[in-house]
Amino acid sequence: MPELPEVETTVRGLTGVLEGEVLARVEPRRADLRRAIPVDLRQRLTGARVTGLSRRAKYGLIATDRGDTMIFHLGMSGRWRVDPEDIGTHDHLVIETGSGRLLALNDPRRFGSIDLVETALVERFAPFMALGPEPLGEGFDAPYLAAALEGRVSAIKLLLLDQRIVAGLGNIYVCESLHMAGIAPTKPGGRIARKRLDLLVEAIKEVLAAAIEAGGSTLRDYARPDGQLGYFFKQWRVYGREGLECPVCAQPVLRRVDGGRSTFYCGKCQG
DNA sequence: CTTGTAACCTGTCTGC
DNA sequence: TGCAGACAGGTTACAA
Repeated sequence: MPELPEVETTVRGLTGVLEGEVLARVEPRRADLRRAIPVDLRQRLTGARVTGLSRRAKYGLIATDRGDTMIFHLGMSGRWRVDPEDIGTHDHLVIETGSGRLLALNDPRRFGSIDLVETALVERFAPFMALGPEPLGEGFDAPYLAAALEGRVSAIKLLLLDQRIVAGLGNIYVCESLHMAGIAPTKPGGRIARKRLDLLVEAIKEVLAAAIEAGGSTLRDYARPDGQLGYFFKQWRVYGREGLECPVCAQPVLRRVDGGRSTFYCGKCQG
């Protein structure tokens, strides 16, 4: 489930386990995920103390007192298991803290990544260089978005998934935001009226904030030792709800495919 | 520069 | 029960 709110939830959860702790054991279980895991990861992190955790877009950052920061991305299927009873096939990185807590980065599809960069150079970490502003930050507002979309003819749905325009949205929250703002997913980005852009920016911030808020209650399940997810509260208005009633107008939610990915929307509210 | 498509992987669910 | 096909929260390489 890793879009911005899920990564934020994950980072907050990991903070409780890792902050201030020594990394007593750092054990990569394979050489690569999406890309190679740094060969010196174990050597550089073992014995280091975690000084802080943070998030940038969909990346989680774990900084240490040795001047290194580990940066992870959960891809499509990644999650951290906390105090797992045993280590399985898809646990690609295992960490044990000085207090004896156990963490396992589990990612069946291996679309995620693990990098290690000098903390002082984090801003120059290649994948960060092209990222747009944080959607919850002050740099993301209607004037910015208007400028970023100017002249673009692609569907707004696809443009919002472009991390260079705004960093952290994924398929779920793009669908949800467009529904809340009443914008058709196929609308060319550059042809959205300024008033609608105001609504869109507001919707994005609102949806993400609400999801993070709910993430607090999700964390227990998300990071449960037994790895079971279960009991997911789906507060989605349209995502994954094809054929069900639009919560606003009761028309059936529609699904279409854009860029190879499902788009859920209401034909009436987002006409 | 923009745009569109395929590819990377494994697991799960549906329908025959 | 088996099996094929569709689909899944993301990113990136490449062609046009």
